[in-house]
Amino acid sequence: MGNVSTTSDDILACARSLIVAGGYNGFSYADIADVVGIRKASIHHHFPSKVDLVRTLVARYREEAEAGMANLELQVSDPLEQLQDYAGYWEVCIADASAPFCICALLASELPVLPEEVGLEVRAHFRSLSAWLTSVLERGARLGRFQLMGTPRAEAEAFMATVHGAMLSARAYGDPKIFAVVTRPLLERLAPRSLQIQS
Amino acid sequence: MGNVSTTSDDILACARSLIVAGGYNGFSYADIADVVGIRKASIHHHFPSKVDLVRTLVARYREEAEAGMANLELQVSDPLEQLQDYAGYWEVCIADASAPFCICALLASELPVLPEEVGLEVRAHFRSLSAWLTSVLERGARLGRFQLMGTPRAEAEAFMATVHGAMLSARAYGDPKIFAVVTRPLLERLAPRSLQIQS
DNA sequence: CGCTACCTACCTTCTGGTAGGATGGCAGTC
DNA sequence: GACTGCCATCCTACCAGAAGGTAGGTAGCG
Repeated sequence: MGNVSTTSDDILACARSLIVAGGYNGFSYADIADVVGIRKASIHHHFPSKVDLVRTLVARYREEAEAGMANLELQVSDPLEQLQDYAGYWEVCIADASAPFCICALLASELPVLPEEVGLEVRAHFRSLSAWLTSVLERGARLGRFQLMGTPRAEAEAFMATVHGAMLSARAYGDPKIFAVVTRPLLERLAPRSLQIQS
Repeated sequence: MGNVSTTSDDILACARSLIVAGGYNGFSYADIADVVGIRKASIHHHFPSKVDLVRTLVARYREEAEAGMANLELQVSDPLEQLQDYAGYWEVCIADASAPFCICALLASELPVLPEEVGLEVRAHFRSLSAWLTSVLERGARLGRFQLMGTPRAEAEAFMATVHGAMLSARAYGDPKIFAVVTRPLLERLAPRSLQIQS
């Protein structure tokens, strides 16, 4: 299982953290070269253009997200717990500053100036995340686990929007705790109190 | 009252729409020069540096926002209506694509790479908006107009985050309607149904 | 006269990207 | 095992254009 971190992986990881910090136009090949300890031109060997790099990066991010959702479907049966785990994942990422922002959420804010190929990947993530949340909420409602005020789809969009907004607020305030302040009540509201299980 | 649009105002207006589209690093003096019909160097006469330009821009934006909140305090007595008007303002901006994003929300996403002076203005907007929303929710709760599940502060943060996230989703889906889909139920949930007034 | 607004011309640094060469490992084959 | 060709990786050196910004000048106006 030796995953010995290839250069190309290093480049992707570095680019990811740079994008999390400042978006598509917030970093350059020179920045990556400095961090990875390689020459600028060598990056072009792995990723001919910046668009190639970022498209690959977002595609991989999407795969990971997709895998994460699939994993929650397999490992966790309770819909409320699935949402708690999803929110909890980000809570940790933000708290330890390891990846304090969803790169697709960040890139979406720059969508109008994004290369089209990158934009397509970003939009696809929104659709896929929304679809999963919708299915979780729909199942939770069917099981009587959730008390929805609108359609599962509408609640899913609201949930996603609130999580993204909470990331933004945590960044604006420079305070990771604000993420939980916003998302915790979101989960509490979905499930009737009598059915709550503290994890 | 003849506000005959000075060049400096044109520059600010142009920069604003460029920032709305792509953030701080998403535009250049050359872009502004093209649109305003002026030479690059002439922009430096009005705003010596890019930081000056954007700081001024955000400061003015904050003044407008502050004025908008003050106006809602004067013109609208009902707390629910105040929030409806606030959300409705953005609903229109997004629908007609005149300014489909709050520049402070957008800039906040790039905070780590923003010049410090700009970052300070952006953070200040978050604090001021949050404070106003808190006061509205607090008053609404006192008047029995709102049924809050958490503290006014926590509900205010959740409200703000959801509005920001809804802007992001509207952009990601390329569909203005999603903003209302997310924010309308947000308002409906705050006020007990018996007290709702359809505007 | 002095000031504002704008200009042309220029500078430096950074940008993404290219050309072409050195190194080194790995297959094939004699 | 030695020789050979090939390919992946990384390099130096370079490029054109865009970035933000400066120097210095001109036109108009109170």
